[in-house]
Amino acid sequence: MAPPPAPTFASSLLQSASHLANFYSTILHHIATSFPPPRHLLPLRSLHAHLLTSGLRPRAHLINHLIHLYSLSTDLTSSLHLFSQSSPHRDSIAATSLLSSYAASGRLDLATQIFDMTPVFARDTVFYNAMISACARAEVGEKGICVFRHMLCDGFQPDDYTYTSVLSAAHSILNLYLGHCQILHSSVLKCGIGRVVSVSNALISLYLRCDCRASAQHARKVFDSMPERDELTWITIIVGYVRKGWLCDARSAFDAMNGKFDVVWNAMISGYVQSGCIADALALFREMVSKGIPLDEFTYTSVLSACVNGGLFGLSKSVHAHVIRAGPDFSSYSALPVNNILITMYSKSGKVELARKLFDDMPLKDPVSWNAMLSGYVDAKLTDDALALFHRMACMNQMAWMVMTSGFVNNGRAEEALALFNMMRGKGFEPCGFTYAGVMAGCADLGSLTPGMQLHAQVIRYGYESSNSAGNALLTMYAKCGVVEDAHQVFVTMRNLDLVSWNAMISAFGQHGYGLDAINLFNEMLLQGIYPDRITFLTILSACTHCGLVDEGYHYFNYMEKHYGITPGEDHYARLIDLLCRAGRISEAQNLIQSMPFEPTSIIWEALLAGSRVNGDVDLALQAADWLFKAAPHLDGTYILLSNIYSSEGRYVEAANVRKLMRDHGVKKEPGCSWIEVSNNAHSFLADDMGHPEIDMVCRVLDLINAKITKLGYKPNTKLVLHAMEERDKEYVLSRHSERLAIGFGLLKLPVKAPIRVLKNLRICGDCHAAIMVMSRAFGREIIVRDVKRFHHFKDGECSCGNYW
DNA sequence: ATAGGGTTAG
Repeated sequence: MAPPPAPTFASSLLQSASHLANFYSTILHHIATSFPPPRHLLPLRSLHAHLLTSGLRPRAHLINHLIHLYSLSTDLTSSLHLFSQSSPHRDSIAATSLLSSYAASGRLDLATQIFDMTPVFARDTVFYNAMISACARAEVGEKGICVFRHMLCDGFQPDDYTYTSVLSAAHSILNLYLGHCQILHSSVLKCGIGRVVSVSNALISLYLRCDCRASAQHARKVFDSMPERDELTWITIIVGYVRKGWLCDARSAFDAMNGKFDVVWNAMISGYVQSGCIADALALFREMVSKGIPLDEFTYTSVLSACVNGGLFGLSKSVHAHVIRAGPDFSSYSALPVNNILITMYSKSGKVELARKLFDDMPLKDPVSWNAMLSGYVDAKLTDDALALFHRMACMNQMAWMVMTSGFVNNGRAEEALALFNMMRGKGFEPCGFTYAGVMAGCADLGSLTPGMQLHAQVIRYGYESSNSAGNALLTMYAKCGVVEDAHQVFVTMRNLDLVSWNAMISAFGQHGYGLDAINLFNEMLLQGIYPDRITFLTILSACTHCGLVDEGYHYFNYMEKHYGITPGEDHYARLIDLLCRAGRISEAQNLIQSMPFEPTSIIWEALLAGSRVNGDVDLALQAADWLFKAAPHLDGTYILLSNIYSSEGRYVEAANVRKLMRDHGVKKEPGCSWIEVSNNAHSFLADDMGHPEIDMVCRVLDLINAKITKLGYKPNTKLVLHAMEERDKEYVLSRHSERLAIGFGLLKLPVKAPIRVLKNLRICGDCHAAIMVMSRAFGREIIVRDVKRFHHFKDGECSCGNYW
């Protein structure tokens, strides 16, 4: 026998290369088995780096294994990089891993890329299943079903996983109807997998998502025909019933389950919470504890959510103690939702510092944690803290931007909110309907019509027209910017009017002095079968106040309780008192206060005070101020109102004493109060001492105010200033000094809302030229054709605007 | 390597 040939240099090299490759494979296998994800990432990276420097051309299966392991980690970039270089040796396992990792992180676009990059010969059933499930997760059912069809065309045999995913994808089919469900149901039966538990569960879930009542019977039929059920069957049926609002059916199902599966309790508790039945949720939780049923992070999250919704912070603290004692491991991902709701819980109970401590101590955070903390700060009026945290956020999402923009608006920082919104757009984040609603409210605050209209255009372009939150905010924005016609136009074109829309439109009419339109709209609302709420009656009473409709006001005040069982609250009383005082029926107002079923609070006294001042009844105003003082000694407005009455009466020493008292009591003025104070004093000074003041004097005083405000370094708080200015405008308009009024405004450089208010008054006055002048000053070059057209309307043909821009 | 369900931020 010939001896085996001596190894040549080349073959020994080949052999050692093969040894090396085997060596890498072994190490990789070792990493995969001894380091559970995500801890395997570091060793994986060092091995990969070593491999790259070794100069070895790794075999396909080694690359595929690397892709698979990277897919299980957070480093999907490396995985994709390897994957795109691995052609033509791709295997379906690596592709499936990467695809489903992208799906899990919400990137259907990248999952689709992987799908397209994988040739048909490298696919298998599992790969298609993963793609269908990715579509289901991203709620694009049509696409999922399309993939399913391709799978059949390409000759792959679907299995029970396939059908489960297809049924799940069908959830998000647009206008899902019974026919869709039945087609899928029959094809499932044809395949003979109708008895597989997961398929039946998915079918039940699908039927229960259908809008028609008959679909629930089909769901029930599937449920009854099941030879065996698992915990998901019960959860599916309970959740489905809760979603339909059939809480009793959900409970019956829960009782029928007979305590067989512990985790089903969680589904029932969360069903109660979602339906607002906090007491039932807590009762079930107590039963769970007393029966010794094991609690998990889902239980804790639901129960804490119940506590937060019900404002039961004492109880939630003891649940927190329970969590600490027996609860889940805080370093694990599963504990995240518990910690997140704890942040919300502590912020909502006024303990933001505690929430922050919890947040800082959390070893793992997700975007929800950050957003919960941001909302906590924003709700506590700590906008700057929120901003600081926001800038540190690496995982910003559109929710974070929404929290920040609407948070700034709610804290009176609308200009910054608009700036943030623009920044958000610049960074490529797509706003949702709620974000638009928030910034639109900011425009309403500022009275900024032009940005408001730009936002309107965006809302139309991105299809948020049908969003109620955006639509209602849009309506309110137009109303507050003084263009009630446009507000009405939005109202008329909105597809789904809700109670908020009706209330907003009624209020818009009322604010602009169209009391009768408000009342007519209210009647139309009743005719359409919409049930009014306490807000509706507040807006109606306001409308009556603005138009001096005293009898109507009385009527609606009595009507709300008699016909709708809505007991008037102190805010309703305050409106009626305001209405009576402004109509000069002060003794009636006083009697009303006497007859109230509760002790008068500060808003009642404020109403009486404002009403009696308008009527020139100084003694009553002082008396009301005194009562107000007793009711709300902690509010800065109380002191300022009182001192203003004194100064407008020329009783400066007493005014000064009130200020001193304010300082002694440690009450701080809100920045905006200085504005209203200065403005109010100027107003009183002009109106009371001079009767009809000379316009030069007016301008000088306005100048003074401007100088003073600038010196104080305050940004104009539009709402307060406008409130003070409104009365004054009227006076100018009535004294036909419209043109000079325009000049005065030019000097003041107020935010945009002020000129709009003036424009409205000039319109009443019919002075088109002055209006154009105010516009050109106020808007600069921003004047839009639509504005011009609007002002053409009130004096047709009399003005030509060509000279002004 | 893939499926059905319950939790958290507005």
